[in-house]
Amino acid sequence: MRFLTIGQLARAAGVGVETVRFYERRGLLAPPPRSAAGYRQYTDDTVARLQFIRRAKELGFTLSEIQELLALRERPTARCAEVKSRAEAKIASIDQKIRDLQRMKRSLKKLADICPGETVTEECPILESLTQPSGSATDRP
Amino acid sequence: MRFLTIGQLARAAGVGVETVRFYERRGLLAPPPRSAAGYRQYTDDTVARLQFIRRAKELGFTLSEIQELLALRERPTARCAEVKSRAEAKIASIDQKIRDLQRMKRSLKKLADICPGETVTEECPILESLTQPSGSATDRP
DNA sequence: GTTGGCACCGTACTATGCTACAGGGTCAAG
DNA sequence: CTTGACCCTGTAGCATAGTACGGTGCCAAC
Repeated sequence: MRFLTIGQLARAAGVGVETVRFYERRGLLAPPPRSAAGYRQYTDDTVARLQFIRRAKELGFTLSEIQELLALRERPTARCAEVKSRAEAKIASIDQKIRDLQRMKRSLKKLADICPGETVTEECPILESLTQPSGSATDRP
Repeated sequence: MRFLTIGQLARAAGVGVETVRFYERRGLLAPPPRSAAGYRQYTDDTVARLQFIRRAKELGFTLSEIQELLALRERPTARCAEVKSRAEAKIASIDQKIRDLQRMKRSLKKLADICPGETVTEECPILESLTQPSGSATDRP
């Protein structure tokens, strides 16, 4: 079994060296064995683990959540339903974020649509709406 | 003209005292005049300004962007089109965020749908997909 | 005249996920 | 045997938007 240095590991996984050390501090990666000189010695397992982290991050999981997923993966008796329910919780929280953003977008769009963009800021309907108590074009349907 | 203390201002605007001082440090609020004892003396203008900030935040503007909007509001000769284009840029960036979240959601949903939730984590399709090189159920349509 | 509630300042801390040093040691090539 | 690329540690900084704290001063009411 050949070992990888931290730099080789990082390149293989497509992350930065500092990121690897950061993940170790955060507990996402176990402290690897060290060479006589104190160099970290990684195996290919860690490349896979880093890729797992990268992909889970792309799906919107936070590092803490990924840590939980990794822990579940390491307990082979853990129920898959646990993983599924985490995925579903994440879907729900993504849905909530989407709804929040859509609400913001609708409000902003209303403001942008009523603004002719041709006057000075003193009469700009967008600024007026932000200035007035509880936005005429924003909150009320 | 009666003055408001920082606490009265904060209550009137629905924010915390520390937030008001933070906004002053950040440059969103001008340093107000002080009493003999060094107490900040605010007027109702600042209540309105804080409410402007609050509403703009609800629309998704960052404090830096709000600072720019406030500056535009204070230059009465500034073109309203400036404000409108900032609103439209914000709409575009919200749209981008929504698209990113929808992509995440689709990928997650695919994984959750193929996972029966009845096996142990060793065979969990979600974990497998995160483990495998470039997710079978995630990236490819 | 003392007590409670505010106000002041500066700094540090929260969470998130890195990124960037400084000041060393190690290793392989030339 | 020196050069350069890499590795080590620990600490500090980025951006965002606050929140908390410690120590002190002010003011109004009782």
